[in-house]
Amino acid sequence: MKRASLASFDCSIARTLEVVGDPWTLMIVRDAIFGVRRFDDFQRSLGIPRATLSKRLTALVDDGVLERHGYAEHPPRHEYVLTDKGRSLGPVLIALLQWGDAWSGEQPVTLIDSDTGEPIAPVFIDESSGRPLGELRIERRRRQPTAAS
Amino acid sequence: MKRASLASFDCSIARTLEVVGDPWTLMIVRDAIFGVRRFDDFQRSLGIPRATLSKRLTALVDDGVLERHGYAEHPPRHEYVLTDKGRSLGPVLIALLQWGDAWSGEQPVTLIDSDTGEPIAPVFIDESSGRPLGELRIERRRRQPTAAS
DNA sequence: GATGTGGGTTCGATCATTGTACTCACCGTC
DNA sequence: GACGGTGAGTACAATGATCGAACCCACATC
Repeated sequence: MKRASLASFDCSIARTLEVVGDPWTLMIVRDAIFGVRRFDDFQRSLGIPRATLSKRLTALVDDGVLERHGYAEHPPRHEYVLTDKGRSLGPVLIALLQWGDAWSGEQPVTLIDSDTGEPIAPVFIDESSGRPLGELRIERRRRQPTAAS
Repeated sequence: MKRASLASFDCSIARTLEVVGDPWTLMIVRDAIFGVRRFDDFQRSLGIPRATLSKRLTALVDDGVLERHGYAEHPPRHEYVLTDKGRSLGPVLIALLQWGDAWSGEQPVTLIDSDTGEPIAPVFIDESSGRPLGELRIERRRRQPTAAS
């Protein structure tokens, strides 16, 4: 009983969830984006069991979200840094953060522009028309059934 | 060992993952956004075990993401429809979809504007400055430590 | 009266996660 | 040079969670 059989869906959402659908995985990526790199720092920050962390980190490395860099030879030490692929999960985290802010009843977390110090309010817009997605009715178009399968 | 103890984090991302961090949950929300409402339709669409689906649906109802509406009395039948809270998970799904499109190597799914038929390219921008988030360096500011803990 | 359908529940088997404890190699330090 | 600390894991048993398959019930239909 493998956990989720999402891999077989012809769906980008499913493919993404196959990688980051785990409860801990996005928390690890969150920490990585905020600068955490070392095993024990992840462990302390999240309170995740070490065995689970170990599994998740290797899975993330396998999936190309993190890269393992050695920074010491003889007691082999490494740190886990985000790849471009990993960094591009930023929008996912922002979307999650905004939903949590909107519905949790807790005080929202403010994102600020490091350069100006101004708060940031991220919105999804359609790049071509400039209109916020909330105003649009959206459908998805299956990819062209060009050929077999 | 309860699965994840994310609830204790003072973090909107963690709070959101507590609700939708499960591998199946976002797939159910995805289906719901695409119009699925009935138990068996979810089941067939996802291939999820019925017991798991049952648990997820009641959890989503408890969390206010779905509402259960009865549409027949005597054999009690209901359907699950998204609340506003549920519909506002749209950006999360779009972010996941875009990441999957960008990195899966598969043909991307095109989103189209139902009114114009034009493809949509969603981007996150900062609402006040209008600049795409990719151009900004972002920090989070903890909420004010106004009072105790 | 047999079969189908919608919306589940029950079952045993397997899998994953958890907490705790342990390893191994080094480093500082008394 | 023995003693403890740190970093990065493994090993372990116990406890959940998830799995596939089967079952249930009340109707509807053939």
